[in-house]
Amino acid sequence: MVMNMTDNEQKPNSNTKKYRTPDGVPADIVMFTLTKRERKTVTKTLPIRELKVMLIRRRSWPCAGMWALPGGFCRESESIYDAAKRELKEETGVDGGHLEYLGVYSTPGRDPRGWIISQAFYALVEEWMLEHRQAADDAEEVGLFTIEEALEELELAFDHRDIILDAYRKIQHQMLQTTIAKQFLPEHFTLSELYQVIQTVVPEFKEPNFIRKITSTRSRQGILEEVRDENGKPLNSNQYSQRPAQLYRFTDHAPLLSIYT
Amino acid sequence: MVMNMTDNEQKPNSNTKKYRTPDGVPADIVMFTLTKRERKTVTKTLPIRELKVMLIRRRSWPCAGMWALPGGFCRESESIYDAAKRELKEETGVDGGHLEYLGVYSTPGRDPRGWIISQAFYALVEEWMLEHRQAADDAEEVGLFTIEEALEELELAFDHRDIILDAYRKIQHQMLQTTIAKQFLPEHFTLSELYQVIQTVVPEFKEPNFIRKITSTRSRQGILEEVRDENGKPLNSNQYSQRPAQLYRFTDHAPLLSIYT
DNA sequence: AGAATAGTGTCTTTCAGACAGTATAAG
DNA sequence: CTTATACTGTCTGAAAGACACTATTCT
Repeated sequence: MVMNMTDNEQKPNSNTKKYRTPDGVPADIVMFTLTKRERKTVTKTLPIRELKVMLIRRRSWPCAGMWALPGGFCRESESIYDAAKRELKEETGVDGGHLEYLGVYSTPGRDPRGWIISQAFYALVEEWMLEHRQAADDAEEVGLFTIEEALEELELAFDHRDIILDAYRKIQHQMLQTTIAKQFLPEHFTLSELYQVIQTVVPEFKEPNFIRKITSTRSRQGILEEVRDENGKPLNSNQYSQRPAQLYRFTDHAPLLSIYT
Repeated sequence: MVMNMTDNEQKPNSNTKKYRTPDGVPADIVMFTLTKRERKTVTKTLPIRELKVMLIRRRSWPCAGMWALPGGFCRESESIYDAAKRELKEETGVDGGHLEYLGVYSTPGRDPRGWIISQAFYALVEEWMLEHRQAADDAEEVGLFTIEEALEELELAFDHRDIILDAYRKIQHQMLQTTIAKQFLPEHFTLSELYQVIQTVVPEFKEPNFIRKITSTRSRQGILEEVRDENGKPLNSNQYSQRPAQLYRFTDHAPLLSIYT
């Protein structure tokens, strides 16, 4: 590589080693999934949903025995995002899933192995994608935890608690302001399902007239649309209820909100 | 440093150099400022405001002669955020200013000097803070450009065009959804000033009944409050208008928006 | 008086929020 | 017939949006 070190602003150091360089830049991924568990009741009902995080128990130094985020070091030939995508695929065996950048974690001393600058991502995957991992990789213990368990009961490696907390806040924010809810729903869904998904991720979200508001206010038009068959007849589902409910899908429109209007 | 490389997930490399490590992790800063220019009219009026970006013309390889974001390499003893803060202070000579993380830029080959992973920030500073830089540093040419100039007319170094574009989008988003407008305003301001600041950053923002909405709708209560003197009498300003206008200040409350409610 | 900016009155349409009532289907 | 979920009717008060009108000050 040609080097010319007269620039007084940015001094790289790959050959001269005049300056210390980082020992590695891993991509760590907070992998969220929404589990679905049948409720054993007499009548049809929505399943119980829970937001969970996948963690891996470390087997070696440092932080041996503690739970950590899956991750891997970035290579020179790829971008950080590509590294995260590769890692996500390695963990799930699948290409799918929503992957988004979260932030950088670089506090000095955060990793005893050296100067390690973590780039954090979060992913939304489906539950079955994680079963692959649990089966395939016998080398490591894999666990699915609720956020509360992960944040309060587990011993977490490095600063991974901070990362998980930041990811949790971000996903809550995004759940209310973007249409990522679609990542947790089938193509067609009922409004009760949507409401449940939102509430699972953001328990504070309460909206007594949810169905009414979605269906009848003009400013919400365009986020969702009714699903109809070829003849234009509305499509229903009674999978989770006695009375069939109208099915909806997301459009690709998401409104831009403002605190001033 | 003790090293134990049995972990098959994360392999650092500071001593063994078995793996290639990055050649440097700089913090690059998109420094925005809102310039104020008096309009030469007969009557009192609001000044002309413009959103500008500070850039530095590079003097040496690589990208010599091109305009680039100010930035500097992170040291092992500091976090990325601290590096950005240090850089901001070096550029302005002042500790103040709003500094926020933007994202990571790591496309392979983005910097001909090697494997350089940029961490981008954006800062909101006041115009006078930049004058310091222009005077003090005779070594480098400093320029203030509008976003349009920066994005369309200038030859920009590395992938700094992408970074500036991302920063611009983010600041527009933040202007509508948070109260960063306060970074561009004095402690006390009139609603016309606020409206002008928002429109300067987000030209699409149009709100004919702006004053009415801010002052009379309950959901906006709490973002702003009227400024009053010790006796509880409303404080006015006629700095920019014939008729005195009520002064406001931001509270520290910012509402959380949702596309569903 | 005229100009320029700050704000108010008023009217219509839409939305929010509450809560009772009806609709559809399963057991 | 009961129960459980999915809606709809209806009413009140708040907010949006438009536009004419008044208010305060400077020249």
